[in-house]
Order: sequence, then structure tokens, then C-alpha cells
Amino acid sequence: MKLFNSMHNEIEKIQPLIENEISMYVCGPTVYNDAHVGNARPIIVFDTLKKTLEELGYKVHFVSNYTDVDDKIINKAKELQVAEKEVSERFIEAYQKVRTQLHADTPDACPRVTQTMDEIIAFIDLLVKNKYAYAVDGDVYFRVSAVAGYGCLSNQQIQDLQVGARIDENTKKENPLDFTLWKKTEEGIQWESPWSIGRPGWHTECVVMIQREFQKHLIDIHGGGMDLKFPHHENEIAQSQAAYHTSIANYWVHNGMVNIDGEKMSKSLGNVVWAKDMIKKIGANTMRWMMLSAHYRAPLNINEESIETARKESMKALNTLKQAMICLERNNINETIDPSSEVYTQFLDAMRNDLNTPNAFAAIFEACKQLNNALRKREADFEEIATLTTALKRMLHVLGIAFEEIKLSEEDHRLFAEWEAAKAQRDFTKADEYRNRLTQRGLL
RNA sequence: GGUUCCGUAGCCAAGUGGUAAGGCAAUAGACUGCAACUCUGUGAUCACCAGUUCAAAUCUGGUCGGAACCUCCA
Repeated sequence: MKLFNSMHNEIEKIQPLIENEISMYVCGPTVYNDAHVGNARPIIVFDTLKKTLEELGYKVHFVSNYTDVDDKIINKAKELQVAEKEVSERFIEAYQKVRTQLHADTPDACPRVTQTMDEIIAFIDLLVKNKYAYAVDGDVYFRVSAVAGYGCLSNQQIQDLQVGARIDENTKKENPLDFTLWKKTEEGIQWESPWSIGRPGWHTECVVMIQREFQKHLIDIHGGGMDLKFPHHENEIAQSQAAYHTSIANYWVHNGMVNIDGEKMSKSLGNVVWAKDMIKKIGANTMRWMMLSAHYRAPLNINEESIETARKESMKALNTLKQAMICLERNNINETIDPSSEVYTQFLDAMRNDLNTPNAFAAIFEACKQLNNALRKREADFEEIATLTTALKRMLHVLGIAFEEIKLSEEDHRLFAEWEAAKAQRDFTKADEYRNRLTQRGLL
């Protein structure tokens, strides 16, 4: 398996820390609102990565968090006049629903900030004690200058950052780049800490959660949206370097952003599309197909045309699969277990190569073509059909495209036979009748 | 100002040194009782310029155009 490592800006062969096992952490959402289609992309991308790794034989340990402490949640709670916990619970539930609807596997663990507070405070305390952080008036800041190599992920030089940085009104910091680890506050949820009553900053939780969930300081893959690279991931690394002398993960993977009709999705533009609405409108299969039809690192533009194309393509593949399954059922052929075939190899090679889903789709189209040709042959090669069917199923599974298994009832078998008999007798009235009934049963 | 990425047929999109995958659309056929489905054929010299090389979409330099990030947005 090869992946583009944002840390070194090049494609690298994955060398897992433990043979045949992959530990993977993906930054989850701040649960102050419903997930929009931009949030859906990392769900789909990293779920596809997980499924690919599993298809390649790796055992994947997958963790993704929920940020349930944040200013935005506090504001939302005020707006709705409810407790913050109510807001976060509600949107965690909504997020989980979207993830499930998108055919994404539930992570092995979904830690929350509110449930990790003791560890977070202990971690900040460790940083303060080791002089990597300092407390001022109840706030705690990370001392960026204390770690060598700050900026290694985003390839930023500290001096360059300072030039362009917006002027920070916070004069308590030693350096404008220093980031908040603990914030004293009288508002919203609060916890007691050695420094003040307050709440933690955003950048600490992931480091602590990774340590807690994986029980180690270095994992294989850390993922998230491209926009998290700086400062979030950079700051995670800085803290991890300070506390554990590791960069948290060996491979940093970032997905590209989503645009709607060529424009960035934002509240100010008023073009935010909620994931749940789009799923309802176009279906999860079309949504995954569309999102995976571009490479995960490239920006993805969504418009009516790209949706329509994805819908057609996915329908074609699923229809081919259905016809193949019906053919096998009607002829009492068991599917093979082994998907080995040229197209399956082609597919896996594409996926292995930095998740090259556009090329993987080419393999799927080729499989469909071969399958359709095989299905039309006068003397059907059932072995070929069985192998291709298994291969196609496996490929669709890896991409998270759901399909229904076909099991023909006695009645179905009879209808097919009657239909064919009627056609043979050129009784087209009857034939159409059977055809309609088969169509109604979703078999044609 | 800094960092990173991109500009390939009408549209989407791979390919990163050896003479341009795939899909959608379009179009011409085949199959079919009709329809649907399906299959077959047809299209680009890769933003522009200059270099390196036997050979460049692919490397180098430049020009033009677009995007993301630079303190909490996936």
C-alpha cells in the first residue's frame, strides 16, 4: 500500500508499526451543527481507505473523535437556549446517522473531549512542568519556540508565519504563534484545573486521545481535511514532540476540499449543503460514487452534472451486478469465493497506489463490460460469470457501494420461465405482462 | 509576504520521461417483437513560452490563469 504522506510531500510505501496491522486516527467533527457535504468527504475517503486496507489483509484499528467542547457549541446552546450537552449529543447522533447512511464503518472508538478531561488536564500539566507551556492569568499557552521543527508538516518557517499572521489582540502570549491549551472562562461548560476554572483548547485532545485509545505515542496513519494541516495538525505534532518526542503518526493523510458549483461552501455565501439532505436527495451510493470519482487529494466540485453522472454510472454497475446474480441464481451456479481476475487485480493495484479511485473505477467499468458480454453469450461461461460477479462485489464493497443480494423465489423462477416461453411463442401480450411483473419485483 | 496544489477532449477525470486510461454527453451502427438494458466504432498533443534530452503532458526556468492554508473551517 502506498500513500501520499503530507509530512514529506511524497508518495510512500506504508510500513506498519506492527506487521499486518494499521492504527489510524481521523479528526472528527466539532458537534455544533449537522454535517455538511464537506464533512462527508473525510468520512467517505477514510472509510474507503480502511476498507481497502482490510481488503489487502490488514487488521485496522480505527479511531475518530468528537469535539464536544468548543465556543461554537456554547454559542449554539445559547442560541437554542438549551444545555451544551444537549447540543453535542444531538449532533453526535446526527453525525453517526450520516456516517451509517454513507455505508461507513463505525470506528472502533469515538472518544469525546468531555470524557477525556482528566487525561487532557494531566497532559497539559506535563507540558507546563516541562516548560513547553506556560500559564498566564489562568490561561495556558503552548510555547512554540520550545520545540525544534515547528512547521515541519505544513512546511512553514516560524518567521514567515509571523509576517503574515493577523495581529493577535491577546497580549498575554509570549509569541503570537503560541496556541491555547487551557482557557479560563466563566461561560459554558467548565472544569477545574490547576490553572483556573475553564476548558481546554482544541489542539490537545487528539494527542491525548490517540495516546489513550491506542496506548502508544506513535501510530501509523493520522488523517483529516487539508485545512487541518495548519495549525491543528502542526500543533498536535508540536505537543507530541514536547511530551513524547514523536510526531504522533508516521503517515499524515489529508483529503481535499469540496466546492459547490465551483465555490467554497460557507455560511456567508449561503451555499452550505447538509449531508443528510444530499443523501436523501441522491442516495448514499451516488454520493460515494461521486466523491470517489476524483482523487481524494484533489479538490472536488459538486454540481448537478457531476451528481447525474455518478448516478448513471453507479446504476449501470449495480444493474449489471443484479443481472449477473440473477443469471447465476437461475442456473443454480454458486459464486466463487476467489475474486481473482484481471480486473480485480487492476482494481487493487489502483487502490494500493495512493487510493487511485478514478483508476479503480476504470477497473469496475471493465468488469461490467466483461460481465455484460459474458451474460449475452449464447453459450454462457458460468465460471467466468461467477468469478466476475464475485470480483465486482468485492470491488463495490471496498468503495462502500451497497447492493442487495438476489435470491430468486420459486415464483420468480416461474415468471422468468413463463416470460421466455411467451416470447418463444410470440405471445407478446403475455410476455409484456410477465415482463411487467418481473420489473415490479425489481428483477429487470 | 510565506507555504502548498492545480490548469489534460463539450463536461468529469487518470497518467509525472518513451509517441494521451476510463466515464458522462454527442454521433454512427449491432442486438431486440417493441422498449429498456447491453455491446461495437468515432474525438484531445496535454494553458503559453524557452530550455534539458535521442525522446516531455510528464524534468528545469519563466509567463498567464485558478484554488487552499497562514490561530481553532473536513
